[in-house]
Amino acid sequence: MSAVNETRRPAPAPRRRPTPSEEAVIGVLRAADLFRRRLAALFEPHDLTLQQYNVLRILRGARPEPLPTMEIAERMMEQAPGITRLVDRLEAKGLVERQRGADDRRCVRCTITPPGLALLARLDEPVTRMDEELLAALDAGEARQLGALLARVCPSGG
Amino acid sequence: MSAVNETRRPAPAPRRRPTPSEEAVIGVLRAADLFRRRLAALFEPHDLTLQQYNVLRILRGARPEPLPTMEIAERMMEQAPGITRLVDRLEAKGLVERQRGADDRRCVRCTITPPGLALLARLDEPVTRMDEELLAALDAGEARQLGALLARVCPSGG
DNA sequence: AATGAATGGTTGACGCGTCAAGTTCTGACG
DNA sequence: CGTCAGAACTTGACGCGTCAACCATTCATT
Repeated sequence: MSAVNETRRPAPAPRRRPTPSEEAVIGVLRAADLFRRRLAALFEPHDLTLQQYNVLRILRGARPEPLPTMEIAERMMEQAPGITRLVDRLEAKGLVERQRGADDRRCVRCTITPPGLALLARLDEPVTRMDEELLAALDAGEARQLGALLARVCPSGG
Repeated sequence: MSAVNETRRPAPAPRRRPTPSEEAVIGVLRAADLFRRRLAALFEPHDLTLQQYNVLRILRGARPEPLPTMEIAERMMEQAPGITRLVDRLEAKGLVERQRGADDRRCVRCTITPPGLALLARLDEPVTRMDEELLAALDAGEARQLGALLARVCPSGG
């Protein structure tokens, strides 16, 4: 009576149905992957990466104050070593300037340069257009709703 | 009459209010960052990375059929080179086996090993618990809603 | 002032993802 | 049968993110 089973290969995992949480978490990861790719493609012709763009945005937001490396790291939710090298490359391209702090010589004060600002200015419109495009499947109310749900999942401060 | 401005530093950018799309896109990216970090921390004690875990999940899902590298790449929405090296490491740990295709010798057929399955089994429960935890701020209905919105933004197939 | 802890940052090593350029193999076409 | 296009990887190089270790500077304490 077990003969029919004995000739079968092991059944594929029962694949229990994913919970709503599981599905939402995977959805967030997948969507982020897609967004990252699309945004990266937008910056690539300008020899800029998504992360480099983010640093520039943050520095522009702080203007005219310079920002110490650790500040940038915090706003990007990232460890300091990554930022150091990120700013290394931006500095090499002349988009950012670094200067040891006068009062506290441990700090490195980072400032966006005029070429950096010019580059950002050229990107502002394409980026907002891309944001719209990425959420084209949702109407304005749904986009707001998505933003609101995510804001509760991940309060701005980390 | 411009004297009052001449002594001022350049005003900070007008910082136009972000659109709903902008906010939602940033929300997705931020949430994904957080999720990745939390999940990575869950796997780290087992010497596994998030991506390695994903490969194992995919291979378990395909069981008992082996999966060619390109198949894995497709399901992970990733380029082949990354997968090759990912599987290199999994193979080195004995969690995956590779074998040249008999019919088409270009293909490499990847299979999850019993130790790989055992490791996944040990992780199943902590992972679903983490998924719940990550969305603890939402009730079940909201989680479902989030999943539904994201499914429309990023249909499963890419 | 002197020492020891803490802070800000950099460097090294490693996993990961991408692109560009190979290699091996299949399959179609002449 | 020969050749040539394309598929399925594989390798090299680079940017990125993390951890651990390190240097310089500051702060606290004595």
